[in-house]
Amino acid sequence: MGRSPCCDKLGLKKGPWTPEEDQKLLAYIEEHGHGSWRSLPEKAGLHRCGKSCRLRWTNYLRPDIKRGKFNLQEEQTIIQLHALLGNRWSAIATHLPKRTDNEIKNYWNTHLKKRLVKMGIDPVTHKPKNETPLSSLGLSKNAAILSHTAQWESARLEAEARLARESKLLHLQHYQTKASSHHHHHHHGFTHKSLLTNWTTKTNEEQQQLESPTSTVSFSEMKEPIPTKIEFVGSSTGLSLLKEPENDWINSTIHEFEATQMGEGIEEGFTGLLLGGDSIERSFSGEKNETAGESSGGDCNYYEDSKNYLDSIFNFADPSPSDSPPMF
DNA sequence: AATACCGTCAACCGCAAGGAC
DNA sequence: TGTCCTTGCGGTTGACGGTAT
Repeated sequence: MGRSPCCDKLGLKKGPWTPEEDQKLLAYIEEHGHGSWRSLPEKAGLHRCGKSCRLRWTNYLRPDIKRGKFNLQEEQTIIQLHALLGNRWSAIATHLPKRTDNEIKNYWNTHLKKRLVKMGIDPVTHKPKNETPLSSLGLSKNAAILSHTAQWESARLEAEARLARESKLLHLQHYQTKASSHHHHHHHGFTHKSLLTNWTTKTNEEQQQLESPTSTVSFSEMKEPIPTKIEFVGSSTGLSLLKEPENDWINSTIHEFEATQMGEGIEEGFTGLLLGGDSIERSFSGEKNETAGESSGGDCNYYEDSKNYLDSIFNFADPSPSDSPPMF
């Protein structure tokens, strides 16, 4: 496993990018695509290393990036995905397609983590630091449900991340072929979100054959692996990539999706649930007006906030009445 | 007004995965 | 099969601006 030679010795520039450098990089990529990042700087006339160029492009210059303040839905999505995935920012970023992993990571570290701590919630485990007051709410049962669901969600998110990467690849190919001067980042005709919806549907149908996956998912409270027919490749950091048969299945799902033309705009399923549920809208009720200050309600609201936060998580994990079909 | 402190975020660093040869 | 190279990822740093003292 070799490592790229450090660009230091070449006397390449480091630090903040100038508008001129941005312009050079943008112009080059618009014209040629990025190709090999290593060779790009020289071709583009930049005294930077390829790594720096790639970072500048992916985190700042890319045209499909939404910048600025995160809205409430985005915050909730990040928190809930973090509860499931931990610090796997790139996977989380696939659910916020216009946000970069770097931006999400920064926002978590500077805003959300602190907010959770303030509410008395451990930002690592996403559990109340003092379980006693909340245990009376019957959360232990829900926590088990959450753990169980987390395994499924993690598996699905893995695949979604893969699909998103494929989508990005298609996007890059678009640049490289430079078919036209205008583009749309969903030009390939479907979104990974809607694709995932299809998967969710499929998973419902097949759940009787496929038990919950065994994984070393990084969800912190996962203690007892559940026997399964689906195999995952283990990794030290948690759940890793699906083995090939599963990829085949995903690919067939893609084809099926294309064939049936389920169409864009279907935003139900997991993502829709994250963004749409009333229970989720209720969460963080103490922060409806964010500019009013994070602790405007004072300490007495912490408990209520914690409860709302947990409600949103658990409703997300198990939104259906007991006699309804399982979510996955 | 000066400066110490704090929060934010762009950018860097080092590691690991995976492909090419 | 082993090595090299490229890319992606997550953790960390440091510059900068705002606020408190």
